[in-house]
Amino acid sequence: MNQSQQRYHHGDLRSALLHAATKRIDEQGVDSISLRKLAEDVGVSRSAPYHHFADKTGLLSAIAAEGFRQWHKTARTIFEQDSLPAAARFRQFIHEYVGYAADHPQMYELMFGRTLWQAQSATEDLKAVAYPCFQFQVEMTRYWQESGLLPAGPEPLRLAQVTWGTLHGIARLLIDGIYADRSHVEQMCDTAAQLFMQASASHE
Amino acid sequence: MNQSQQRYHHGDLRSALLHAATKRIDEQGVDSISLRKLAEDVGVSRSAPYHHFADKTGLLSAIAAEGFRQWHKTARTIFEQDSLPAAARFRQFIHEYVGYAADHPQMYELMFGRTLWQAQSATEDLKAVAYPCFQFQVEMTRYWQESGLLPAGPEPLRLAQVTWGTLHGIARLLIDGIYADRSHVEQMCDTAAQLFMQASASHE
DNA sequence: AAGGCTATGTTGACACTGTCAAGATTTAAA
DNA sequence: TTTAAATCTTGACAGTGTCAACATAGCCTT
Repeated sequence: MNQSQQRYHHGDLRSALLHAATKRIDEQGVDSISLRKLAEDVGVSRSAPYHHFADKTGLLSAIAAEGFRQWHKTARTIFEQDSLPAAARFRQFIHEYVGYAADHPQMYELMFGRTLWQAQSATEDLKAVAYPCFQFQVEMTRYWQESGLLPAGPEPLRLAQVTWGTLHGIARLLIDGIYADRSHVEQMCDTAAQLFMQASASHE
Repeated sequence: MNQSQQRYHHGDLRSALLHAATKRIDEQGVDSISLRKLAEDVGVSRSAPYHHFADKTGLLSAIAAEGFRQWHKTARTIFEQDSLPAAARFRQFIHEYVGYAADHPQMYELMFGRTLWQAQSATEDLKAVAYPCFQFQVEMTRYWQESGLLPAGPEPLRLAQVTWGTLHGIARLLIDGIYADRSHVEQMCDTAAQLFMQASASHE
C-alpha cells in the first residue's frame, strides 16, 4: 500500500480515506470501521483524517452521499428504460431495489440506517443528495398512478411512502438477519408487485 | 439507588441490571448503553454483570426477549378483540404496530434491529421467543385471507412477509429519522391498510 | 529570493469501551 | 464442619473517538 515513499504530505488523503473506508465497509461492515484502522490502511497517523472530515460521521456521510448519487442514477436508468411495458418495469424496479440492498447490505445499511439519520443528525451535504433521491420515488409513484398501475386514490406522497416502506422493510428484514432464508426474495418481490397492482385493478 | 447497605452480594443483580438497562434504553437509546455505566447505576463493580450474562449481547437479548413476550401478548389481544368487525381490527392492528414502534423506538430498534440478529448471531433464547411472534403474524395473515380481507392468491407466508415488511419498513423509516414528519403516520397506516384490502377486492 | 500564511500531518494525552484473569467473600451442599 | 460453587472485586489489556500542541510542506505575496 505504501506506494508513496512516506512523504510528509500524502497528496490525496481525502479520497484515499474514502476509498479505504468503502472497501472496509463492503467487506467487513459499517460497524467494523474505525478511523484509526483507516489511517493505518492509508499509511497516515491517527488524527490526520480530522483535517479532511469533521469527525467519523462526516466521513461516513461522504460515502453515503456517493452511494445515493449512484443509486439515483441506477433508479433513473431503470425507470426510463422504455423498451419494456410499464408493468414489467415496475416489477423490475422492485427486484432491483431489494436486489441492490441484498447485494450491498453494508452500503444500504449506511445509506438508510439510523447511524447517519437518527435524531435529525444528518449532514446538510447528505440531505442535499438524499432528498432528491426520495423525491424521485414520489415522481415514479405519480407516473405509475397516472398509467393505471397503482391506485389513483391516495396522494402520490402517501402512496410512495407506503410502497417504498414495503421495499425498505423487506430489504431490512433481509439485511438485518431476521429473514434468514434468502432464497425466497424473488417470490417476495413478486408478491409485493402483484399486491400493489391488484389494488389498482379493483377500481376498474 | 444504593438501598442495600453495600453487602458483598447484591442479592438480585440480574434483574436489577435488566431494570436499569431497560430504563436507560428507553431514555437514551440502545447505543448509549454500556455495561460499566449499568454496573455503576446498580452500585456494583465493572465485571459483576459477567456472572449473570455471557456478554453485553446476552444482556440485550434478555431485554429484547421480554419485549417480544409483551408484544406477542398485545398482538393477540388486538387480534382476538372480536367486538370489532374484521376490517376495523385489521386497520387497528396496523396502527398499533406502527404506533408501538413510534412510541418505543429504542425498544423496537433493539428487538428488530441488526444488533442482535445480524449474521445469525441471535441467541437461542431470543429465537425461542421471537419466532412464535413471527409465526403469529403468519397465522393472522392466513385468517385475514380466509375472511376475504386480503387476497387469497399468495401463500400466507409470502403475503405475511410482504405485509409485515410494509409495517416494519414504515416503522423503521420513522424511527431512523428518514421520515422526519411524524404527523402523517396515521395517514400512512390508513393508506397501507386500504391498499392491501383493495388488492383482495379486485378478485370479486 | 525571502518571508509568512495556510494546509496538512505528527505525537501525546484523555476518557471512554468490552472483556478477561486472579483473587476475595459469601452462600449452599456434603 | 469442611468443601464446593456462586458471586463480587480489583488489575490489566487492547481497543475506540477526539482534542491540543507541535512540525513540516507548499503556496502567495512582497
